[in-house]
Amino acid sequence: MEKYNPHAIEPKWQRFWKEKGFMKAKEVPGRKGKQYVLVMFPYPSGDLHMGHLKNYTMGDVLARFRRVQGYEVLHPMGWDAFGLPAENAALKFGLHPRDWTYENIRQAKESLELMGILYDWDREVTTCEPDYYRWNQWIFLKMWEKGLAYRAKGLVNWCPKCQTVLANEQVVEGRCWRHEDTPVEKRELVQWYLRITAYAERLLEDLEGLDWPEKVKAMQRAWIGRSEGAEIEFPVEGLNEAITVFTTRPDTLFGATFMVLAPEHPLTLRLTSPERRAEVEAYVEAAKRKTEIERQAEGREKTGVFLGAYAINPATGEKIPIWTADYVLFGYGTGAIMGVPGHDQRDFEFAQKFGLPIRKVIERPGEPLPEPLEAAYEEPGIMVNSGPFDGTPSEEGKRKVVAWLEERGLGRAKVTYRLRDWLISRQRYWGTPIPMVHCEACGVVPVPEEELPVLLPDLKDIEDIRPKGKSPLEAHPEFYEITCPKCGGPARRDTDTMDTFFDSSWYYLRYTDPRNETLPFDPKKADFWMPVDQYIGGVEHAVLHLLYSRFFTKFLHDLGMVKVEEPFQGLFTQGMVLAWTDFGPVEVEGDRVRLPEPTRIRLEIQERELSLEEVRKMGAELRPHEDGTLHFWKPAVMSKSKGNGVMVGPFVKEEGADIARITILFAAPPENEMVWTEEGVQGAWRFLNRIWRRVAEDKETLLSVSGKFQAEALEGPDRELYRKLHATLKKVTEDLEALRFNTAIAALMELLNALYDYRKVRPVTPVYRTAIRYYLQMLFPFAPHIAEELWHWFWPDSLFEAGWPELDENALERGVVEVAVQVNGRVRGTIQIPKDAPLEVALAEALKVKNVQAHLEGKAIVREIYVPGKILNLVVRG
RNA sequence: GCGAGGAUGGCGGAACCGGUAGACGCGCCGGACUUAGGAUCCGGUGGGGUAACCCGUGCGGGUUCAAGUCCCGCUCCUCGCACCA
Repeated sequence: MEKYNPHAIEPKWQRFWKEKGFMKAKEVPGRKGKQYVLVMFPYPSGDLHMGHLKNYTMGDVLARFRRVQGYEVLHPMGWDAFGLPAENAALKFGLHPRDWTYENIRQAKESLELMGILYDWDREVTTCEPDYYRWNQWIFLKMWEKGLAYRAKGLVNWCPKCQTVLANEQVVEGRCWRHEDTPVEKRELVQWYLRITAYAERLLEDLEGLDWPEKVKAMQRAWIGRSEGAEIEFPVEGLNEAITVFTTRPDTLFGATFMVLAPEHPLTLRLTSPERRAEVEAYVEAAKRKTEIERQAEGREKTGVFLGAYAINPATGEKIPIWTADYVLFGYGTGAIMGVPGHDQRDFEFAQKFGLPIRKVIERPGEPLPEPLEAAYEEPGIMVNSGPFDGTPSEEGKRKVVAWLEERGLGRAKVTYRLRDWLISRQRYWGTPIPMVHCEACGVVPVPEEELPVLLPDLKDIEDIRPKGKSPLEAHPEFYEITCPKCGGPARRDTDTMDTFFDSSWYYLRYTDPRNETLPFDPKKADFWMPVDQYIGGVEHAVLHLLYSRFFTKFLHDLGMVKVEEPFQGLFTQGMVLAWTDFGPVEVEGDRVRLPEPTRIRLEIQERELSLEEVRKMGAELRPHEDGTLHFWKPAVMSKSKGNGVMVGPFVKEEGADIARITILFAAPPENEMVWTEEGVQGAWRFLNRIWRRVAEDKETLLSVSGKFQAEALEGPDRELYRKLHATLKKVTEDLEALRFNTAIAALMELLNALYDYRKVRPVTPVYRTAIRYYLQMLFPFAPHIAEELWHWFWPDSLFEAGWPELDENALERGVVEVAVQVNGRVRGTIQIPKDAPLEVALAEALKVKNVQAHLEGKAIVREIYVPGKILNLVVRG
């Protein structure tokens, strides 16, 4: 008997599939329509490990499944090739970013092919190619035309490590998303923005219809941060000027006893009285210098200074002091608030600290609030001390106060969003040049469409690429010195490049028509494929890439380029791949585990000492090292820096692609983390080897037996095998539709066990031959090489052409079923009865069971609950 | 603090609409066969008990003939957000 040898078969079938072009996508619907299966494209990094491959394996399984099911499938791949990784590598290795990028692409492609992952490579997209990025520039110009791209001066986030500005979405807890240890600085700069806020409402509303994880939708909702309230004008005393505030509680207007401006607010310094100037200026300066981190570190203790100016509460006519304080954020609402200490805890703390009056204007129903108030009362209630509104329920009061303000021209209903416009300028080399020209005479002028692309100059000297705090292109007059497209006078190109998230915001549309030279894509082709039916990727893009892409799709929809308004109908966020990792030596004394400094630092924990129990609870182990000491081992995310990645090339050469695929898919549900282990690999090997042996042992007889039989005529083990076969088919089909790969494989393992059991009692029969046939069809998406190999022993053509077996619902019916018999809700035995046997039959059978008899003895049955095919519960008394 | 999700054997994890908890795999225990292979095959494996039986899905209540599943109240864990007016 031939032995299972992955190396002997895998390259063969990989070549075969490639030659046949099974995954080439055409704009012609299949029998069941189309499916667009997409995995987030990677930035090109060199040698790939299994952590990188989980995504693509899942996508490949789904794409193959949809293909054999009868869909026309688009399963493309490309490279998010612009951006910092390439630049940083260039600076580190002295390579040109382009060379580094293309070498990595070559290596990554090789790894993907080794794993048997198939794409329509004719549609490969590489974002650093002019063919691609010229359409970035085209889209940018369209946005400019529509007023959605604009240049503005503002306080921006600057990463000193990246030497560039960042978008709000790229700042995590005040730090650069790429440099967790680097607080971002604030700088006042003129930059390019995209008006994503114009789409805030649609971005929020349309989340509703998406088949996305609730977690991701919640994150987007929170990021957009819709808030309903009112804008209210507070006239400044003695000046023809008003401060506009945003509030969600107009019902508390009568309780506004002071105002607070953000330190950055333009009115802050203007309103300051001469005698207060020094103090206020010092406060504003200090606030500007502080990073978000420093502000956080100082806790929530309120600080602020009085401007020496007053405003008029439009409701009460009272004179109220104006302060500045850094608890009011310039970036939200209007950057100014009315202080209502009675009903906002932050204002309460501020008022208490600075001795400002606290007034109750909402009364708690039922139990009146203590006076003076001990804390702000933020719940709804009844308006008091509010003139004409006294007695009004606060919710109703919100509307009434707004109406009252609107009549007098003092305010209006207003919806505010937390979402900010997207800052897309970057002061880096490796990106898309912004297609704009600055002319002394004409101002900002767009590059005419027909002159696109604005090519990124090929800087040969690595030193020219190095970030310098301004765009490297600013040192290259041959790039920026041009004539104005409008007046022909001397002008200067914009030297900034685009955020790489611009590139990835529409690449899925380019896949639908990747070689188009007149448009980013043909709307007809995009409409054929869009939306992406299943998008697979990491949750780290929940608000970055996924929000930007939704914005782009809506914009392109409005432009008439594509019918859909949402790009990704289904989203799946996969869990990471971990591996057992050596974190270094420890010293054990009794129950105490001491962590030497290097070990502690690698683990990123505070404690210098742990108990054995704590080590266990962390999911960690102490393992003997070769030098006789004990080392601290724990599963950790595979990464180059930890050196714990199982590399694709060596693994496939040693073990095989199908084994890798099964290991990844079976170890855990795909949304969970999985730990890659040697035992898991062993299990995958055993499973595939058992399949191989089952088929190989029967090879000769399978070749001589026909697969024809009458399903209705089957009996005994034949009938049972037939039932199990179709039950498995149903399960595997449903699980694949829902991306439950682990349970689908478990079902295939069960069926395999059933095939072994069957052959112990029966020869090779037509129903068995059919079971083998279906088995290989079902195995194909998961372990395609072994499936294709075994298939070809008996059938010509490819499993790609064999389709997906058809379910026989009748096969699922069991004639006789096992029913559990309970007495007072506890299982006391089981009976074998016809599926739809009446209660009398079930009861008669149940009474024959000894153990049931024992539990009925001396007692009276007061009730029988019978669910045919499931359970018989006898309720007894006595 | 707010939001989302979770807690089931030694481990990863199953369990449709409330109906035999622990599928499948790993690990472990015992055995067979040894053409020593990455072996393979057979049996066992939630806990306690000689057994009958009892207990068991984070904790405490409840609904129900019947609860991992539904309801109420907690604890803990993971993730996200967090002075957002």
